[in-house]
Parts: sequence; C-alpha cells; structure tokens
Amino acid sequence: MVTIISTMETQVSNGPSGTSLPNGPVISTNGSTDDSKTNLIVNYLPQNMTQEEFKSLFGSIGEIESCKLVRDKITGQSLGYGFVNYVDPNDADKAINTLNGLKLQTKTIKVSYARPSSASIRDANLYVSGLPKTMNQKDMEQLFSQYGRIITSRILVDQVTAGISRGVGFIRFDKRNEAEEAIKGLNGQKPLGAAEPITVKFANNPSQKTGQALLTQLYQTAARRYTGPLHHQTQRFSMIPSLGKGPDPNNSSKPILDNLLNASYGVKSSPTLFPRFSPITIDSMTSLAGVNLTGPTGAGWCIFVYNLSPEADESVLWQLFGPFGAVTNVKVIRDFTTNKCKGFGFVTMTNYDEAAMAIASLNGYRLGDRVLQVSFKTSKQHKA
DNA sequence: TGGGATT
Repeated sequence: MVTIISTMETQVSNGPSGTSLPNGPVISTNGSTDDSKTNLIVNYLPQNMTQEEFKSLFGSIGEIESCKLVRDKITGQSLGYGFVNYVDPNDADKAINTLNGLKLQTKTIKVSYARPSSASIRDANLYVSGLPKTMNQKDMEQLFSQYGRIITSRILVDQVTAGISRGVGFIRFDKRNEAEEAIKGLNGQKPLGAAEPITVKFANNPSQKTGQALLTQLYQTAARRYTGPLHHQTQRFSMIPSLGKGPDPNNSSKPILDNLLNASYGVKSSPTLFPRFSPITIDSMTSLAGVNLTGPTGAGWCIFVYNLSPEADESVLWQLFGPFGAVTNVKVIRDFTTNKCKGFGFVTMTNYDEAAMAIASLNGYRLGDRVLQVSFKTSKQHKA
C-alpha cells in the first residue's frame, strides 16, 4: 500500500540528525518533524463540515499538534479533506481505528496515514467513466497499474441495487506523471472485451464544479430545508462540545455527531409545503440562513424523464418532482456543443413510494406542447 | 423515444 519513506528511516538507529529525506521533511535533532506516525489525512468529509467541527471530532481522540481542513484558495469552500497531526502516535493509530469508516451525513469518511507532502503527488487523481458494468475494482486496477503505482481506487456503485457498478470510478496514482501517462494510454480506449471506450481524465475537486452543479446543490439544500425536520436545520452545529473520552458513532447525545449523522437525505416531505423554486428565492434564502452546500449522491431511485424541451433546465425537474418527496439529484442531459437539452434527463429520489407516485402522476403529463414520458430508469444492457 | 454519473 502506501510506502512512508520516513517510517523506514526511523528504523535506522544511527542516522545523523538533520538528514534530508527523499521527498520528505528534514528531521531535526529531536526528530520532531518526522510526523509519519502522527499525521493523518482524512478524506470524504461532508462539504459543510467546518474547521471547528473537524478539530472537535478528531480532538476527542487525543491531543492534536495541528490540524487543517483543506479549502479552495479562492472560494473558501471545503475540498472535503483535511490533515490531523497528533502529538502521540498512539492517538493517530486510535483515530484510524475509531473514526475510519464513520458515516457523516451522506459521506463515509476515510482516515489514514498521510503520505509525506510533495509536489509530484499532487493532481494525480483520475476520474474514469464508461466502464463496463462487469468490471470490478481489481479489474480496473489491473488495467491502470501498467502506468504506475496506484494509491487508491474506487468504482461507484448504485445504492439501491446494492452494489451494481455505475460505470464510473477513480484512480489515484502515486505520481502526477503516471496519471498523465494513463490518460494518454487509456482515454478513449476499449478495455479488453468491452463494447464501448472508456473516458479517463483528471478528477474534479469539489470546488471545481460548474455553475450548474453549484446551482443544483443550492436547490438540493433548499429542498432539504423545506422537507427536513427544521429543528435540526436551525440549530445545526451551533454548539461544538468536546466529545470527551472518545467518539461513539451510536451515541446520539453527542451534539456534533448527532447533527452530522441526522442531516441525511432520507427526509420526509409534504407536497403542500414544497415551494416553487426560483434561483432568486434560493439565493436570498441561502445567504440569510448561512446554508452550506452538500454534494449529490448516487443513492436512490433513478427516474428517466423523456421529451423535455431543448430549453429545459434543472429547475424544471425540481419543480416537477419535488412535490412528490425527497429528491436528491436532478440532471438535464445537454448537447456538448449547443448546450441545449437533448430531450431527456434523470431524477433521483430517495424513497421508492414517492418515486413510484411521481412516475404515476407525471408520466403522460403535458408540459407546454410536449407530453412527458416518465419511468424508472432501465438498463440498456438488460433490455432484450 | 434513451443513459449521466465526481469518492
């Protein structure tokens, strides 16, 4: 897995002090800058988690030497990951054992030792789409491993069908140049036995989202504010207590975890409470309430919507489907060059009953001079 | 009258 160079170095007992490690920090006389056993990287943090919440959560394990939630330089938006450097290596170990895999909102956080920082490991993360649904993580790693050392990989799966591949994934290489070579070698190529070529490109940061994606998030956040239990929303994160002896993911009496765990997508809604969205409403509401953005998810029931007009946008889908229940994501498929809607889109809803009701009500619905066709998404592959 | 996807 991850080779931590300075770990090997500390095993050399007679090394001179002040040695400069390859790709690593200079070890001082007392060895205090060798943080390979104390410094952790935390991935997949909820978008709206603050530095204070981050520190509070990890400070509950033990004394922190330093910690940093990484943010976009310009927008200040969290990039969804951070670093925690403990004073005691035992606490770092404990943090991995206790907090790795913790579910916060829609995310499952990952806690692991950080690699020594260096310029060459930056921007080495790839986003892969068009993967055959039969391809698993191991297959994908095998395909990419010819270009370099893989640090992490993942294939995204549908939550409802319990593990069916969504045909998209991520590959992080050790070095940026390895990732570049993989793009050159694999983008647009068909994996052995595959019918369609795959797309390989550098992955986005959360901060690199398009305006449209950000707008989608605003709608989502707004939808949740109207459809979720309001008492959670209004007091969220207002108090940051110490977690005391150690975090217990099941103990809901701990306010920070309580808030993070409960602000999930599976909220009930009342059609009569659902507003007519407009970007202006969303905007003012968001800034007044200090609402933070939360990312979309692949979880839920995917609905195919056909016969949208070329002018259709995401707000149309929110307005159509929002009244039926919890909508987690909407997508209008556009032509790459004209940016006009190609006549169809997708809506993801959390609850089956609400999705089924939306389909029953909206299939055949007349929108302007068009009659919509609405159904659960079917897989092309499984069609006769 | 049909398929995106960003941990």
